[in-house]
Amino acid sequence: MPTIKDLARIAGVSIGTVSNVINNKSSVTEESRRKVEEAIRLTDYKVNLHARGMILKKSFNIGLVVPSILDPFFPKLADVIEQECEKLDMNVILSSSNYSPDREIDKIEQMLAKNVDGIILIPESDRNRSYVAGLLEKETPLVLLARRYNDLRAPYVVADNRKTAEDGINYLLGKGYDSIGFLVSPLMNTADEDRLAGIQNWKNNHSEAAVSIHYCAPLPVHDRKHSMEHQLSQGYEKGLELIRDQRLPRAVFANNDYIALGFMKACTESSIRLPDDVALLGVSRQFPKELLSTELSSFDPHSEIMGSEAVRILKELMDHPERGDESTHHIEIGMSLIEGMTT
Amino acid sequence: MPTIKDLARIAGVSIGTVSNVINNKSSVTEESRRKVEEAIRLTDYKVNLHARGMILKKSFNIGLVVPSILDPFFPKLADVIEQECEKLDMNVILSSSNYSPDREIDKIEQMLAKNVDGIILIPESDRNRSYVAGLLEKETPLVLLARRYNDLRAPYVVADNRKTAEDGINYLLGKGYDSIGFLVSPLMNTADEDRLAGIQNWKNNHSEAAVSIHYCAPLPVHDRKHSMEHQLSQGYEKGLELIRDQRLPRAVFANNDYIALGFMKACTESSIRLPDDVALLGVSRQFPKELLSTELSSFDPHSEIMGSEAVRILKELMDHPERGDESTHHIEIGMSLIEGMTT
DNA sequence: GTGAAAGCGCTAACAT
DNA sequence: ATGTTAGCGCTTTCAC
Repeated sequence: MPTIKDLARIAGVSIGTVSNVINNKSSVTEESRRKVEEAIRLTDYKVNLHARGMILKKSFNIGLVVPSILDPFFPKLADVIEQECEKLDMNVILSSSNYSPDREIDKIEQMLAKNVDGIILIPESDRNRSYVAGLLEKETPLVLLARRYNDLRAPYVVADNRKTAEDGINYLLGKGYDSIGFLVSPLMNTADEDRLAGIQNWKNNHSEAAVSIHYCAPLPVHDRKHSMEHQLSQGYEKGLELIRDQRLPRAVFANNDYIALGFMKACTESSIRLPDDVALLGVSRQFPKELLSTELSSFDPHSEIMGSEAVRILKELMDHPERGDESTHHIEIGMSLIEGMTT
Repeated sequence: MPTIKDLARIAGVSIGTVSNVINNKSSVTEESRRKVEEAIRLTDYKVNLHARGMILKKSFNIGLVVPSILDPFFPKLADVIEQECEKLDMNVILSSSNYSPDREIDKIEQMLAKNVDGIILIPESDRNRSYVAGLLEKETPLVLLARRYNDLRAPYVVADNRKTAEDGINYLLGKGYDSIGFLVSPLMNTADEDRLAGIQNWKNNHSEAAVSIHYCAPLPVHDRKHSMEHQLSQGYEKGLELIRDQRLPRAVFANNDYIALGFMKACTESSIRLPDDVALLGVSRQFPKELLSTELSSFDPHSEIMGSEAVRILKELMDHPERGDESTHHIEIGMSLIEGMTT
């Protein structure tokens, strides 16, 4: 591998000049620049980022820790993050905590050991709250994505889950569905919690309305890896149960699309028609409509915006560490209802 | 950030000794080791990988370039690769070519500029054949995954697609389905090509058998990003067409699960029963059965094995670059049939 | 077994 | 505008 020393020799200039050319520094003769660039082409030179990083104390890498890479929601975010980072000449080191708090810590520690310039964390739950609190004291900037920690001064980008929950209820009522059942998954993270809180808040303000809450069986803590499958089957089971007991409300609002699709499967099998017999609304649109037999009405979380905002904030923190806990770094992004065939 | 110099001062030993402790080198007194380790704990020391990498000429990162991170097949591989790399104390820099050959080259060049220790590439097609040929001459080891290039001495790990195609036909015939239609997607990569070749080879050897081949409309080259959605809808369209024209064979063997699920949707809508009216078999099992109204029979590609083999080979090439083009680095992994409810 | 010192490739400060 | 040089934090000889 050629070095700037080689370039200097070939171009017949000093290494300082070469460095100036490479970094577009002021004051280099057109002549020198040309010669150096020629040498670069000739030797297929590439900067040694170790050497550069050692001086600049940067790796031009950021770490992304997600709970699972198999749940399609997370790759969507990862995809955007990667693209945004590319624009900033940074790369993404991806790793998955597999829904294990210990692994989550391990992964973050590995990233720190790698001298990443920043970390975007999608927490698998709030079990690592105190560890994350400690992280905030360190110099490597951290942005939480998709889930936040209550009462922790950490920058975050999340969906506006409370509002989405209320919007969903209002939408269904507005459509004329006069009784609504909210199907909620085991509460694993603040996204779920916030949606439930939104529903409960709504109920408190509208005590006359027929809104019921149905809890699915919780996911065993040791097997969150199959969280997606679990929620699909819980939505299914709960659906069968409501149908069997003839307790089906006029509309079902599912806490997320996995539960909704499980519920849909139960309906299909029981010859319950959507939306004629029961309307169905999901949250956090996941699967392409081409995949589903009936396109599900659901809220789109705007993954692209969430991902790019996370990168934007992280970049800002990297450039201005002192602004670490400004409240402008708490962002909630509204979801948009996409009407399918089930409402 | 503390350095080994700090550790040396605190522990009261020399820099060399500290280095020896950190790297578990021979010959360090129990006493010295203890003192250094104490200092490490005290200061929360972390090695500076830039400095280490500069000397060792390693980054302990590998690059993974995939065509898309939204198609669930690729995250599955990425997940395994990440886990395997962790065991080897390496991290994965992920990036997506978004099915663009130019982007694919850009991404690889970026990785090289990052001094990655090796690259795992899932080619988006074979359009970059000559570029990849050039890559093989360089010192950074490269392993192709899931798709190979014909007649290129590049290490690869792929599924045994030809055999899978033949197995599928034999399985369906063995089940008593006496006419088979093979639904093939636009040929975009060697995985698709190999499956088709397997079918054609089988036909050549069994000219009497009723095996027909049906081509779906090709995906526009400029929009491979939505390849998954496209194939779902092509399977659907082709299904509707066969049903309308009453040309439905007794069994349909789809080139992949996306086409198969599209076809399934067409059947459901047309009240065609699976497998009573038509049997359906896919390849490269993608979605959890909890998601599907009817569990699809399909071949499991063993992503875990493919991913871990790719890492194993890459590691071997990193340790023994001279073995670059041994034929042991051409691996084809058999798929396993998972019987669902559609055959 | 341990310490001293060279040097990896680069940037930045300084001298010219 | 260009050249010279110190030094980033580490590993690795090579004396001792």
